[in-house]
Amino acid sequence: MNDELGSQYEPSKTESQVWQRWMQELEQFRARVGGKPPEQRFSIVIPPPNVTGALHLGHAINATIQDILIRYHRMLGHDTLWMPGIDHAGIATQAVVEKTIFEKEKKSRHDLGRDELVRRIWQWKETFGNRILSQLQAVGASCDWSRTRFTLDETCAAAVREAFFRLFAAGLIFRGRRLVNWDAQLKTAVADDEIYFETLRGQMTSIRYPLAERRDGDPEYLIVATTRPETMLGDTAVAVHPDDPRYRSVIGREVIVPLVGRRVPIIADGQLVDMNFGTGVVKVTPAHDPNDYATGLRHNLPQINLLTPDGRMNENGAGQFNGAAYDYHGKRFASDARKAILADLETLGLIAETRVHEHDVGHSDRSKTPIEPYLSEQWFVRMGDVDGGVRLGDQTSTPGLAQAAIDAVADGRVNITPERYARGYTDWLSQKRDWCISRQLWWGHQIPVWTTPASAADEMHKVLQIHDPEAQMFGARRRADGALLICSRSETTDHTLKNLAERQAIEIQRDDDVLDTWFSSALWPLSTMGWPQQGTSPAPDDQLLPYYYPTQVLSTAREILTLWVARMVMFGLFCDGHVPFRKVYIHAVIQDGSGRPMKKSLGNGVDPVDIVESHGADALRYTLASMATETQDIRLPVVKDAATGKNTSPRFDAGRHFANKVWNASRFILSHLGNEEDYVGVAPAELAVKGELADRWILAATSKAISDARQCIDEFHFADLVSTLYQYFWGDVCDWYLEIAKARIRSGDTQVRAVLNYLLRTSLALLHPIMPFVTEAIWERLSPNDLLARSAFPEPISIADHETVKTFSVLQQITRAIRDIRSQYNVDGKTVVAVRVQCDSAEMIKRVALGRTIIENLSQCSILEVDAKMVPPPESAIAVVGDATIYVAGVVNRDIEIQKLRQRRAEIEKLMASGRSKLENNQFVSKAPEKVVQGIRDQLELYKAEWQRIDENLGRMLATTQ
RNA sequence: GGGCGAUUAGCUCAGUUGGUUAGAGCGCAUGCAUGACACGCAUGAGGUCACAGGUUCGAAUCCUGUAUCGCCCA
Repeated sequence: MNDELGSQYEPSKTESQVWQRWMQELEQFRARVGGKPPEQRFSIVIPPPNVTGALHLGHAINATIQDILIRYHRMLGHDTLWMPGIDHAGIATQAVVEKTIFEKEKKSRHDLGRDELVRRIWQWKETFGNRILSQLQAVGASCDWSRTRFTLDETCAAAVREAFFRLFAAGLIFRGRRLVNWDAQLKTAVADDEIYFETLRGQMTSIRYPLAERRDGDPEYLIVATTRPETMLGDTAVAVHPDDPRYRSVIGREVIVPLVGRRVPIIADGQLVDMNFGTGVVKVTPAHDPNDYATGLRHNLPQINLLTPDGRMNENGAGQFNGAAYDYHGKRFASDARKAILADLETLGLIAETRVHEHDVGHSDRSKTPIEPYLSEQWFVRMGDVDGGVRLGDQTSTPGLAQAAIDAVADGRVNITPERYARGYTDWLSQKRDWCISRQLWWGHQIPVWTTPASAADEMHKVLQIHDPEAQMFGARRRADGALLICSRSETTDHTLKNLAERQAIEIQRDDDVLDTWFSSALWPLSTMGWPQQGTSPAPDDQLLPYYYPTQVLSTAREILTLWVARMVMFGLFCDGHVPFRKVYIHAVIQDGSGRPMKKSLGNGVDPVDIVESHGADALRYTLASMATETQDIRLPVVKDAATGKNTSPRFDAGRHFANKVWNASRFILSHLGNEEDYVGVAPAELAVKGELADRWILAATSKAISDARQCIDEFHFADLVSTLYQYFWGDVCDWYLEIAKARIRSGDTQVRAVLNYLLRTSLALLHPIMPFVTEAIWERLSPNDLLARSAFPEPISIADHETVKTFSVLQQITRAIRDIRSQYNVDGKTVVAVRVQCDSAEMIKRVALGRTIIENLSQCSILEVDAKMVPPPESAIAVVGDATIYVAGVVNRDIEIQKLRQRRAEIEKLMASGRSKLENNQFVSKAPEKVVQGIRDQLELYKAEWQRIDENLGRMLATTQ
């Protein structure tokens, strides 16, 4: 059977076969809706990756973490659901497809039209959009692949419609004129997180604004400085600091904005103005700057918009000044208009100063063009507190949506790990800033609101009241201009609405905008499980929502804690009344070796798919899990592989080596298991008590590894999990137990085979959540008709037996001491050295006698004598372990031995001095806990014993030297 | 500007509520073709815990400040 196992593990040969077995025999990891109590159900939703994206290390580490959790719980016998899927990623996807179409066909989206563009994006999605899912599968992600969802599919769309309807009906969705980040290239509002900042060399221009009426002592001008002179045409005030003595007299009076000739007030504002910066006078342009916008609200200033959606100066960019007319209408805003304005100001002699100024300019992530703050009509979700409160899905009441989400974390319904991230979550929500949910795009969930013109609003309103008196299908609200806004609940009611309007010959028009992608993402835990229905179909097997919602854990990156996690909590509470997950685990961000984030532009990223190909999925997972500590960043040194030219990291070698170790140790055990009948009745739990010393020891170590591993997973300590299992398997099992077992196997011992069988099965099961492929492949040799993926996770079988553990530890020390001497004297590996052990205590004599064969086999020695009284053998190298002196005969260099003993004696003396000074310190003895003081005393006794051994031997050697 | 984090061996990181000689992997050095594994085995060297103060019988750990780097928010 084992002939087929090569001496090297080759993941590429194994992984696809193992994957096939899982997909077939576990029915694509299909989640069961069974009859388990809630504590035996475990569900996770995957953070849906961007449909345009490819797998990167962030996805890979997160997939590894989630897979460890889900596989562990599956092995605990829990019913598990790991819901996979992808996000339609509105602007990112539309930008990619538009770009491709333009490059190939030189057509814009307007050339194609809305329906055609959307059709093309769907086509693109079907062709390329599932790449990332197969990449996740290559990593071994055991999601329920039979239920893969997409944020734009029918099930998710139904949830979006229902949520929008309920929010609209509750008055939590409204339309408003606000300053948004405008991408003039893509002609849409973009979210804060879709902006990156670039430091540009710009020009700071100081401009003279003449006072409208001069009095005695007045300056002729107030001088304001700006990097965006074109916005001056929209100025509706200039501001000074209220405490600034230079300008106290002009507060409340007026200046004339050059070129447009507008008279605007001089206001005092301590928040906007820093009196130590520049001239201490600031222009205020509420429609074109966020700070000015806020200032405008404080002082009730008019908002004058200058911008057209495609980034040009609108009709407001014109005026009369000093008897001349100026007109910039139609010029490109931050370029042509700016140049013309500066030229005109120059001619008028109104430029006081220009100087080079470096500043950060926001750019759209998608079009790479500068963002303009733009005043426009958008849809918002109200985050703040509302009069009368907000009713949540469980009929309880909360002051507002943001508050509900804050409370959920504050009272522990949602627990965030690492804890420190809870603060960022709460701080962000506490601002309660309304959420702009409309995007001027075509790819996404179109806003389900229709407008009826004011002229027909009354009539339409009546019609709705007749057909839908309980407001179950439609929500209706008047706009300020008298028009009627109608929110329709579903696609079915959309048809009803159209029919009603047609029958009355009323023209209604659907809003063009689509929803922010985060709106559908915020519903992900609910929508994927079929909300507002019980599941994604009426089949009993599909009633996911009552069985698997709320989920247990959400594992994600910190950058979307606010944008995504907070919004899921809000929507979960609003729609359903329950939080969407109990625990949030924030994993670290992987950077390159010098601490820079991995970026395409830097060329420093490692492609996980390359690592799967070169090292295997298990190696990738092992290494990523070993880096999953609670720090916020982890560095992964990146090197270029000379052969392939691809980026990789030496850190993945550790994973490959470990997989290979597991493979070979398993190969060894498999080849010696022999007849199972010989030991099938021998229970490991019994051997843990009655077995040989080494059996008792390894079974105790195994039990400890099992309980440690369980605790590590429960507490999200993935790096600890890896090092615990590494140390256990490579150290305890391979380096010690297998080496001890070899001699016993040769002698035909059946008990050792029973232990080996247990160790192999247990180790494979323990390692399976981290390294599913190699462990499953070996398991197949043990149990061809079974899958490790659905076998039980090990349970501890014994409690630590201190005497066994202590004895074994002494034997290890003696073995190492003899090996050390062999190494120092370059003893050939085959030479058996003669050893004598002099022990003071009966306890030590007993221990050495117990472990005699172990020491002999593992250090190639023959123990001739173990006794309290012994004439120290001449010509021997010496080592001291506790109160035992070990003499290794035949290999000795007196000078080396003397030097070694002296060095060690000096070391011990230092330690003894430190211990003594502590014990002589009354403060220490009286204040330190008794346990600590006693510990020092015991330690000191041990030092004394060792010192004495060394001193005696040293004295003797010095005596014989002469 | 506000908040958070990091600084421990050449590199990447652990280090539980302060307590016996600060650990691991990689790398390095030396030896080894040992019937599972050279992706291996054995042994070893390597640290003023960023710096300066303080609290304490006792500090990598707690407090204050400084420096450097990074992240988030404005």
